[in-house]
Amino acid sequence: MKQSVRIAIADDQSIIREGLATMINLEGNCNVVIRAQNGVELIENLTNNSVELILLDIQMPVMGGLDTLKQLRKMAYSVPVIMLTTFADDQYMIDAMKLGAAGYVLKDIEIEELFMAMERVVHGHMVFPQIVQKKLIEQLSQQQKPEVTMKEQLLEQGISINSREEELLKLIALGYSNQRIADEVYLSLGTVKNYCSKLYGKLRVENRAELVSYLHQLLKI
Amino acid sequence: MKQSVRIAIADDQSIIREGLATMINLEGNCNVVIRAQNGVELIENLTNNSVELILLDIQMPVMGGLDTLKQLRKMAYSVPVIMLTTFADDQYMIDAMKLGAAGYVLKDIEIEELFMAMERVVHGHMVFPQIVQKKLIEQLSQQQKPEVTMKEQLLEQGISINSREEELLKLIALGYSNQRIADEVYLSLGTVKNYCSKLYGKLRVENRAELVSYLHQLLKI
DNA sequence: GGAAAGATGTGACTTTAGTCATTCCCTTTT
DNA sequence: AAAAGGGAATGACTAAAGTCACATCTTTCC
Repeated sequence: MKQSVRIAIADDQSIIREGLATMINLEGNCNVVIRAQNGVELIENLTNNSVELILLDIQMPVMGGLDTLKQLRKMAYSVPVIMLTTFADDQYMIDAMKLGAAGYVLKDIEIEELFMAMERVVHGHMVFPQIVQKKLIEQLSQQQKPEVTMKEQLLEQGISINSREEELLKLIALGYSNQRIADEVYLSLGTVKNYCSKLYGKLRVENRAELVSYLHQLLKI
Repeated sequence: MKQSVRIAIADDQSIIREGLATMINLEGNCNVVIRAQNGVELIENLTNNSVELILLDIQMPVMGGLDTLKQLRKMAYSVPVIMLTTFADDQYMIDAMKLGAAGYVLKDIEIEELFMAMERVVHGHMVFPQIVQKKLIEQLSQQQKPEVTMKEQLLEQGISINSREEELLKLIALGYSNQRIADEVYLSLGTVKNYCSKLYGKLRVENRAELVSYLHQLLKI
């Protein structure tokens, strides 16, 4: 690295934290100015010391790396962050990337590799394991949805419905008329009406339109 | 590059397309096997030829680079793609990244830089201009929403409504009854009914519930 | 076996939604 | 000033939604 870079390290394992700090300081053009045991400590210290790079352990008590990162983003703190971890967990990496981490480095790499990653990140690049790119594409192309059933969603609201009611709710949410629903599920018109009445009570709405609106809001469909 | 890499180039400017192809082929361990003038041509050729890397111009007629990229993702085509463009447009870069592009390279760079980017991308890395990281963080932290009015959304569907109709639509979408709407906007019950009828015709729905469903789907509210 | 609970159906009824032709009023246009 | 047009209202009507009490049948449970 060309210039002296002020660095913050947050890791609960003192061997790693102090070992890293020592090596980084010895490297000559770097300077570890903050050593924190967790995210809270890191953020407290950041208010008094400016740094150009943060090394952030993911597994920490009190406030983990991802939560810390999220907090930093909320504070509109734009210093690049390299996540440090023992585990090459895909989802961690992707979450870190989505939270705007600049890099993701495994703890078992050679110190020279870490220095290279740090140098690249300080210069504005991103350094992620190759696997992340592939996983990210998968996630983006799948546009994965949580896939929660209407029944489960309503249960979260303290409303329990049986499968027949769920079936009818789906059709009501589509804007179907009672007659059309009756034809669709082979029930009599009267029965469909009865179910509607019961559902209005359960879901605490006054009429069909309100129910449709409520369902769409709840289910984001 | 260590091994021979099969490459596809899509660019409507023949000077760039053929020039790049020639230089890449001369480089020794690369082989341009597809040369396309646009996205459609590229995708057609990909079905017959497998490649390990795609160079994709953003500005192309018939099917632009981003649309092509989107299409490739839909086809679950996972070959890394480097976007080529004359312009360092932030939004283009971010869109490209979100669509899973592996790299984004400006056309005015030195050929050696392109080769370096290609090598990194083939090995699974991402190569984006530094600015992207920052912009991406901004976008993720803002969670910016487009903020489009109902009127505009409907206009995109070829449906034009006046402000009174928009006002009523909003209330209908909330599940309000005609009487409640009438009270809310100081119109007579009959007038509200008349508006409803007119709107059902305009929005091509049969009844109130269907309208509510349609509006929620369209507006994602 | 018999009670209880749940699913479905019926009929009669009230309320709301939806349609349509027509009128009134106000503003803009010619 | 007359015509044209849009917004709002009215009344009369039909269709659909919604309520409710009650009946029927099956399954479940003690």
